[in-house]
Amino acid sequence: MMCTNEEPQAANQPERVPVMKSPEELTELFRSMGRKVTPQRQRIFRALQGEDSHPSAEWVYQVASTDMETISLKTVYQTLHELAELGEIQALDLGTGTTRFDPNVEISHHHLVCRSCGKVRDLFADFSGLSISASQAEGFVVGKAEVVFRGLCQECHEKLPTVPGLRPPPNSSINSQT
Amino acid sequence: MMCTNEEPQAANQPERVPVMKSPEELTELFRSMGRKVTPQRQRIFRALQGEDSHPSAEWVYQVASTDMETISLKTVYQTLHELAELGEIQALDLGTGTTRFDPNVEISHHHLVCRSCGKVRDLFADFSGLSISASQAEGFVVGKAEVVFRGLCQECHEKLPTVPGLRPPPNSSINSQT
DNA sequence: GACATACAGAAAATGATTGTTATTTGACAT
DNA sequence: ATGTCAAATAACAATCATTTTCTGTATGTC
Ligand SMILES: [Mn+2]
Ligand SMILES: [Mn+2]
Ligand SMILES: [Zn+2]
Ligand SMILES: [Zn+2]
Repeated sequence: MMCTNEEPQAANQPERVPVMKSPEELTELFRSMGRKVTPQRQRIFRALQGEDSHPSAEWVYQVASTDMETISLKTVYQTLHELAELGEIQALDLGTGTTRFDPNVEISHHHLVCRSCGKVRDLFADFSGLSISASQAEGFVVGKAEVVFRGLCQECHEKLPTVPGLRPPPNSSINSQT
Repeated sequence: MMCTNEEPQAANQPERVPVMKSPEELTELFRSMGRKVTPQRQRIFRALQGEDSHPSAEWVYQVASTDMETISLKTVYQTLHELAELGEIQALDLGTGTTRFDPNVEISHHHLVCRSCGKVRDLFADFSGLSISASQAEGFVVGKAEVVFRGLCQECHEKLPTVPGLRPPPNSSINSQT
């Protein structure tokens, strides 16, 4: 694997292509899979629509709670996991302390993670060329490679400009806006 | 960034180069930083020597406990965090459920993570060429790129050969052997 | 030896997530 | 409309890794 400092393939196309199924489509899918479609599930489906902030379960819960006071965090977790099982979203552990859920499951993409506020941004770059040699693998059967770029989002970079070596503040409550 | 399917630069050199400071060096360092060097700290220093299994705090505790019955898990956590603060080890969240500590902090390296047993292996490959364009970064100030290859270690691959889509078993107690 | 730290140990708090279970509710048939 | 029944829900307890707080004791450092 040889890497030179040029642009990744297919880097420029701002192809926010196949986001996620609509609440209607998800409803249909759930029913076809023998699952029931409840108001809370529909609310969760809606909350995920067009969301590219890689929300946590807690974030989804907060959003849904605003107009559905009774929904429980447990139900949110459960439904998110079901969506993940069905392949409609993916659960990501990006080292931010909480599992983040990504509606974008179709196209191969990677992530920029702010080490200060935990914000996650998509990076549509093709690193599919990444691989390791058999000698390096030494029996390890490799699936996919995940690339995480760690750094500071614009806001955090402006706030904490010249203070190096500081510990990132304990992830304050909900951190999943873009 | 252009990636072709050749070997990564500097992939073959089995350069397990700069591992971690010796217990003596760490002792000196701790003293120079105004910290005290206690037997339990020295025991922890020793436990980390030459360790490339990315142990968890619990693992270090178990090891140290064998010949120091009184050491407490709390002290292990504390000392590991101190070592991390001093930059002598790094704390990794690789999605295995527990924080893993890596004595290897010097050379840029990446990781193979077994999605079945949580085993972590070093991958000494130079992916430093990985970068993103300013247009992609959009204000995000990128630090380093981490590449995680997920797959199955040899043992797990032999055990669970044809069963796809199974959930990894809940991390059983200590999982940090290589 | 004096002094400042570090230690153990207990206990409890934490935060994310999951298990339990009695009750409710969708989906579908009567 | 009503009934049926498995699936879903809400409330609550529990788990797990980790941190925090406290307190009396032990031990490096000078
Ligand atoms: Mn994403
Ligand atoms: Mn490593
Ligand atoms: Zn930020
Ligand atoms: Zn394994």
